[in-house]
Amino acid sequence: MGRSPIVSVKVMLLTLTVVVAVGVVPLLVEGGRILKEADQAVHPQNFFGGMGGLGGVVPFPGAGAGAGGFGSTPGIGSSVFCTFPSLGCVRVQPTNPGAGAGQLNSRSTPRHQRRRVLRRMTAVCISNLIQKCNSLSHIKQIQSHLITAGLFQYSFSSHRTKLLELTAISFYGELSYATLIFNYIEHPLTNDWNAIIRGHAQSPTPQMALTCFLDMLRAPQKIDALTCSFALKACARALAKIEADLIHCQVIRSGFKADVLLQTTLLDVYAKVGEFGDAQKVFDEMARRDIASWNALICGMAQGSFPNEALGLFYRICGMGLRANEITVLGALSACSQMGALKEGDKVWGYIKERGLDTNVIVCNAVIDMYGKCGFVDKAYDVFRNMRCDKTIITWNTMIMGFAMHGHAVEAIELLEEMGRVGIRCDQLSYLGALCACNHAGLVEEGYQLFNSMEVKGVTRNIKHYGTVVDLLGRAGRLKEAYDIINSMSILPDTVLWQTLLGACKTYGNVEMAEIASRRLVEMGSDSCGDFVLLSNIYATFGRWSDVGRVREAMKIRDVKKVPGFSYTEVDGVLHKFVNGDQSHPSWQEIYAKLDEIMHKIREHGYVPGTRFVLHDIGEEDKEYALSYHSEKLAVAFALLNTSQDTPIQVIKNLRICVDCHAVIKFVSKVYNREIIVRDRARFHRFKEGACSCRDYW
DNA sequence: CTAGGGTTAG
Repeated sequence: MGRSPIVSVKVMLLTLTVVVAVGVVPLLVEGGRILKEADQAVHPQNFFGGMGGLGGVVPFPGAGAGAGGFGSTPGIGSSVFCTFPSLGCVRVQPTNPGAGAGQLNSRSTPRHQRRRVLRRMTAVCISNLIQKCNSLSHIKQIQSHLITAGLFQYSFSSHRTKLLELTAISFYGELSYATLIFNYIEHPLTNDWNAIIRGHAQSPTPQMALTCFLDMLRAPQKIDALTCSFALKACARALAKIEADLIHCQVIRSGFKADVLLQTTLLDVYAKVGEFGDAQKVFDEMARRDIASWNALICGMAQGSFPNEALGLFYRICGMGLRANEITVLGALSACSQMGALKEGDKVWGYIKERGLDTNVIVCNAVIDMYGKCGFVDKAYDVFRNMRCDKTIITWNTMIMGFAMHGHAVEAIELLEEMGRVGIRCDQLSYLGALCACNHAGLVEEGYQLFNSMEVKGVTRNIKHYGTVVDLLGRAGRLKEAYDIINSMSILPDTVLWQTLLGACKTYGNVEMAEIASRRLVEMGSDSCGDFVLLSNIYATFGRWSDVGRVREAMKIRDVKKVPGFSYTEVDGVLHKFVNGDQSHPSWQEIYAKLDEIMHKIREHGYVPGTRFVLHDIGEEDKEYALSYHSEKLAVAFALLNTSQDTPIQVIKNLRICVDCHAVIKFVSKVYNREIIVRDRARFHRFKEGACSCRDYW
């Protein structure tokens, strides 16, 4: 650097005085109090603007006051020193207290050595100060000190970086301020870049991290493994596939391929952006894998709707003798919940207890959720009551939600009340759970009251609360009230809300309101098949065929999307998946024959096909399979063929169960004397002796 | 001296 000798000397002198000040001040400031919490910091512009980039020929902030305020230091004379107004309470301890002052005063010590000692002491003191920072004001004060003392640009760059990091990522920091500071650094080091990229990566705008990453590639400073790691995190959050590939290339080019941690991040990112093939490939090519790498793959698969793969990996780990940890079992549990695989879930729970992982709340929460989603609230409740660790709000909410899914409204409300009694503040989700419970149990008045009491209890209602209460009132036929609620909302209604109302309109044959709801949906650009189907169904019920045709035409023009329905059932640990009218199963002919037999048999017991529900609700090509070959019916037929009389049949469906299937399965439970448990998108249906636990209200 | 994997939702 081309610094003139004069400036260097000045800088050195200043450095020295600061060293003296900060190095010896501990004795002075110990036991002091915070004098000022105000923003004492000086805006960087004020320094850099007037300094011509030379750094630090400006007096310290508070230098004069400091000298007077704390007095001079014995043995050092009347040196100027910096006081850090709001850090006055901080205990600053040099690594070797006592020795410092002695060494400084010793005339026998050569000057250069004295300087080194002083510098080290300053560094240690500033490090200590940085560790004690707990507000932006603190950061700003130390930063401005470094700036005014000329230590910012070059000498104390590691401290500068640390401060930048705090500004960019700590909870009290401020990313915009960090960026401002960063822009004043003449030659940012890799770690400065990393701090900024990391800050952006965890901010609400992760794309910015990628912009920074690209800037950095063009800058002289080289990227390191951490840079890639933070940038990859940003990709995961921004769902940026192409950028992830780009960074992957950089990882290879820069020779970081052997870095296990980085490879794990990479694999995690691929899984999170939905590139499971790439995730698997990264995993396969890893030279070394530890438990975290396995976890990333397992959790990625579980969350990316490959639950059976995830569970398979879990068993592979166990077989290999690798020690699964909390996170591994969380992935496995999530897979079990998705598939409703109770037996597997039981095994995982056994494993958890065996390994003592049940002292982790998050694991316990996941177990409660798993038992709930596998159809066994009682077991969930058992786990809930006998936990070996403290419950969190999520534990309570998960349990309430579990009760809700099974239509156990009384239990859910009791739990909500118990929360209040034991001093846990119910949040939005607690109320949502209880509301859902009322909705599923048909407790209209209770649910409505709960909804109305929320404001009083200081819990803000969100779109999902509105959704639930509109559903609740709509199902009860109180369409006008539901409609009024939508209109009086302080937040903007979304498509789901109008869809809910539309569904209720269909149930109660209210054409006028259905048209209002449909119009809103079209305005909002809905292209979901269900909306059109519902309206078309309502017209059909009233025989308004020309309107039906109009809606169908609109569907064609808009190319509406249809979510394919599918159902799972498990036989001997193997999962069998069926879609509507499925003929891909190896024994499909046998299954269809069984289904025909079923339909024939239940007809003798009084079943009447619910033709009015199919009317026109699907496209022409599906018509022949319309009702009889819905995926849940196929799954039930298959299970009847392949399971023994005494085991309950379990079916999991991704959509809501249709009216006809519901009726059919009720008959099957009676005629074949089997218990059948169906989990649909929203809740559980437990069919037994011709009745369903939802009491036909869903 | 700072890196990777994680629980509830109409």
